[in-house]
Amino acid sequence: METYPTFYSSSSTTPPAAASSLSLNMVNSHPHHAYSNDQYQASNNKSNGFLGLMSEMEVSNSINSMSSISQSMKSFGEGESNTAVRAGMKKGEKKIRKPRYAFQTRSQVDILDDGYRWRKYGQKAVKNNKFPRSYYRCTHQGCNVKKQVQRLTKDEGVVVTTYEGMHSHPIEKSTDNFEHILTQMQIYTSF
DNA sequence: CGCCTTTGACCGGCGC
DNA sequence: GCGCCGGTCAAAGGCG
Repeated sequence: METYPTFYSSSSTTPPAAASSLSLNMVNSHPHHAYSNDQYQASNNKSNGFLGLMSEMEVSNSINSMSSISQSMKSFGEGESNTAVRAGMKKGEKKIRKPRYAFQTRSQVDILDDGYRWRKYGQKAVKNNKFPRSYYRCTHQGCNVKKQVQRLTKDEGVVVTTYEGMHSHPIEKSTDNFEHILTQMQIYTSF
């Protein structure tokens, strides 16, 4: 993979390297950074100055599932809601659309290492976008957290990462691959 | 050898 | 019902 030293965060409050490993906490403690349904239905169009994320989403109209996140944000902390979706649920039950949390990052690299181990399980072309979207799943056993990464055609320096679910386990790359992390952090901070 | 990508097929939901 | 679309599966191959 090409590793370029550029890594900016478009968000004002989340520093790059930290954002990765802190994404979980960030979601918890700073709901205004999270993409919740509340926000979605509250602000259809105008609003919250969400870093223009919303408008970007509208531009690439492809994340249509975003619009279907009109369920409860309560299932937020559960992360189990995933399993319900895929596992056999009774026919009476409605599908639970888990909340997703998207944030965009200005980066040359698609692979933003957030400390978890991800296995890619799909890649699809995105309409109105020349770049494909990649689907990843957390490889930790029993952890069904997913994320998808996509780049904007409009501004190919921007990478949108959408997380789905919550990790119910600690970050795997700790002491084991710590050198790896250090290497990457050096890359990210080498400016 | 184990873990990961790649890639086309497949599936379920939705609009027509 | 049909076709499109977003999302997922799984076989095959790559790589350290």
